[in-house]
Amino acid sequence: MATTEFDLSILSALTGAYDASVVEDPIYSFWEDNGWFRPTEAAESDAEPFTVIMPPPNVTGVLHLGHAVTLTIEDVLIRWHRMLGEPTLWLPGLDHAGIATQSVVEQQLAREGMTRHDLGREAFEERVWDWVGVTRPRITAQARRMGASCDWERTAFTLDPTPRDAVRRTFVDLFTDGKIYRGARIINWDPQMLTALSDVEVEYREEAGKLWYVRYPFVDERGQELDDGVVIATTRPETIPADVAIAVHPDNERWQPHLGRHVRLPLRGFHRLIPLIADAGVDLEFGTGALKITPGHDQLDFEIGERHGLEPIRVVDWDGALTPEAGLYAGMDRDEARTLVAQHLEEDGYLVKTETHVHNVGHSQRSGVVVEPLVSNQWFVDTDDLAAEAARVVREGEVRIVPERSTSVYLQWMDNIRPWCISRQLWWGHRIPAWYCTDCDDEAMIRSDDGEITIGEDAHPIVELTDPTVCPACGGADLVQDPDVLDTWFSSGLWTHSTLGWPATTDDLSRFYPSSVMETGYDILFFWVARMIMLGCYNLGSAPFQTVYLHGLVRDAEGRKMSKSLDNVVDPLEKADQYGMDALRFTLATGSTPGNDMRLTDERLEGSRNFANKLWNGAKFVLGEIAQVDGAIDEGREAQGVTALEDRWILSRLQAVTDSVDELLRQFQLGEAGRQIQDFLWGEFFDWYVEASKVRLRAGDRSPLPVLTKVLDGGLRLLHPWMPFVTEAIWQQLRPHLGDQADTTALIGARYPQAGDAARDLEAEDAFSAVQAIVTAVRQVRADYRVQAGQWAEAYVLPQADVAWAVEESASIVEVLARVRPLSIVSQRGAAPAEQIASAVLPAAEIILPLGGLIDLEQERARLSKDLDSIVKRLNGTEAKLANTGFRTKAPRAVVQQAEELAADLRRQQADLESRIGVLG
RNA sequence: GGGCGAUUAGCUCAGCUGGCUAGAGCGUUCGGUUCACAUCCGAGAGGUCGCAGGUUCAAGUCCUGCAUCGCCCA
Repeated sequence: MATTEFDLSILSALTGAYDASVVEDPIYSFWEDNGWFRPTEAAESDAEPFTVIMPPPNVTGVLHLGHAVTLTIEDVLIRWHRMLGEPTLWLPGLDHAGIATQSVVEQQLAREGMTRHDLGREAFEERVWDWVGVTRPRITAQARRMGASCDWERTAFTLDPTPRDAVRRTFVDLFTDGKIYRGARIINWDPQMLTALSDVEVEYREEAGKLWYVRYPFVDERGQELDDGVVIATTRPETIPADVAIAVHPDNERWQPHLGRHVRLPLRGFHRLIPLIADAGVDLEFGTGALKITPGHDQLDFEIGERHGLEPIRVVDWDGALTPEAGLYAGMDRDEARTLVAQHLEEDGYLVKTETHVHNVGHSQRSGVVVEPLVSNQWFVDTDDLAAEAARVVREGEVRIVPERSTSVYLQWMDNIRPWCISRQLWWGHRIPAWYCTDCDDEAMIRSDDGEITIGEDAHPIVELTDPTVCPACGGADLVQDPDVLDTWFSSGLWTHSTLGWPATTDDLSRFYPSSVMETGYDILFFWVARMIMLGCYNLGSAPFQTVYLHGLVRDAEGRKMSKSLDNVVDPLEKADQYGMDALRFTLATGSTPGNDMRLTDERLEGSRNFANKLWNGAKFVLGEIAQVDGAIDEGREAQGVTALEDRWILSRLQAVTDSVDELLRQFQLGEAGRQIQDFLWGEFFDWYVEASKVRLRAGDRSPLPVLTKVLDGGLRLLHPWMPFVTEAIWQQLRPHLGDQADTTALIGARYPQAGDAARDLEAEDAFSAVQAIVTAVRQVRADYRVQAGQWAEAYVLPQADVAWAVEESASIVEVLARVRPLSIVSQRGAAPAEQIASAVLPAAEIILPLGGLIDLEQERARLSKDLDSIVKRLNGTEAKLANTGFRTKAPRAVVQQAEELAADLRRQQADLESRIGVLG
């Protein structure tokens, strides 16, 4: 597939620390130019494809850290599966984001002193398209910088022809099925954006408000006001002009005898009499137990009103001001009217009392203004059946949600779903594919001065797959299209298949639907994931993906949500400029566990950058060593039998990490997997193996080279999904030395190490860890006695019989790493000095350092006593455990045996330490 | 009101299906210009795993309750 070689001369500029800015762009172009982002053709591989459909960013936005997390996690998954040799498709795209985009462009217009109405609908849409032309390349360029290895050739946009067809087809099908309907219902209205919203676009915030207790007086037969009445509590006195009843709970004994009587609206200029009714929807506990019913401006009241045949009255207008129905309060805004109504009630003696009251106020997610519930003609999706199926596929495991706990959140929502309001009074988006006949529906249409049409409730929409030209009822040709557009999430909900060609039957659709993983933030579970499952099941008859992976939010260093108002928004690309993209990716990918939020701090970014630098420099050493050999390093040597202990050890450790990473990735534990790879490369490979290898290399022995090469190669492969740039840049330099092991021209396409690739060598792992413990113990003694860092010290090691061979074999490594020389390995204490020594007792060995004048008997006694204390403490614990018959009979044999061995070991160490201390006198 | 999450070292976080002495990074203390790396190397200090019960031979891990903080839904 790949044809071009990577130009290594680019990297020659890198002499000191790793500089991501030199590497990233050329590496990305190298991948893209060589076609690595395309899935293998079906003809080339019949393996099950791995598919991710990218959550489409808002076309006019900029990439924020949420996108950065999304792109990182998806890229890790994609690169891993690509390296596993599966046909891999990551399909990118952009969302037209109706309300967000429209408001951005409207703000631009406002700066020019215009509104969209000055331009008119068509010109406005053109204006948005122009803007999209500017922003679209910007956002894809940002995703490229992130290293996203998605198939740009398949990039989709929600307003492209195919997604448009998908929207049209879905709308028509649902309408024909009776699952989409139009009607006057109470909806959430945004008085600033002047559009309806769906329930999920309303954010409730607790606010301190007031509760006004208002008395509605009873009237006698002649309509005369009586002294008694019903007191209700309300948070919104300005809606009193829209009251149509007072309701109490049917079990409310106090008011039962009065049901059916009328009270008078206690407001100046009103003489309306409203009935006292009973409804089970009334909360017995709240306020006085009586509720004013305002069907025009409250969801619950609307439902009660419907049950009792009460007509809603609208007193709050589209712009938030009061309507003429509000009498003398008409024209005021909601807050103004509230204050004045309350004042009048008080002056007129109807206000019983006020209380402070904390309540939830709905705000528009987009504009932030207080949402007004009001009755309006809108389009709705009847979601009952769709949700039942969407719940079923999750409940029965056809779709798995990670983390699992989100499943209950999802089901809870699905099981309590309400009709979805899908029409928006916007100009940017998918226009509702419904037409009306101006002849038949003349009475239902209201034309405003500027030619805009409002369609009444009684109009008869014509909904067909192709634009209708004549009215099917009267044959008239004067049709007008519904002016509204669809909720953006309606088209987003089709994203899983509209991007693959649906409603056409395409090869991509049959090959890649359903996708493997839908990865996104938990904050859009309802907005998006839920709708994709509903609509995917409806359109295709099967769930749109196998797994939903939900990641958490990125917060600032103080744990606050990032927001423009707090001015704590972090630009991912700025951080990438500072620390390198690999560092940003690694930080984001390892910063949390699935579904949990994370804090992004410069300290953590710095740590990741340092890791990239460590890798670069460690690799530089390896590359420098193997460069001294012509041609490929014969990794095959390991097949002939690697004999050096440290070689066996590191190769086995590589396999151990590989096994673990394989398992973790399968469980979507991306963070833990990344951390383990880092620990291995830094803490084992560089800190121990590379240092150990220098012993032989400096003696002119090249035998570590195949192992250095092999482990570096394996480590780069493992790490590549998290840190693609630096690993590829190193691997390109390593490749010429790999010979047959270079299975591709680029690391992005190299085979990912897999569990069971090689057998573990537990003997070597155990033996070398004994060597490590000896080195560490010597270093510790040296530090305790302030032996100068560069100073060689004489040392004796008395190893346990079972690891004596390992210590013997690794003697020169112990010498160099612990800086001891001469090193004597002895088989009994008598062979080592007994005076002026520092010693340490380890599970694997005793070590003795004759430090001459540096030795202080008191200090030595204290050191050994401290060790003894902890040994005794552990021994007591272990022996207590072993003395427990329950433990012996019920714990697994291996666990018991382990405890027995530990106890024996501790007893030996105890004895050794006691005799050491005894000798000190 | 219902649901979910968090609570582990000074800070930020790991610790999967219960089983060696609970880990990492940062910070901190001490020591280091060892020819890959001071964006580094070596050594150390630092934790009654929020509290109280329970299950179990065994609990940071499972169950119940409580507390504090946060989120979602109503």
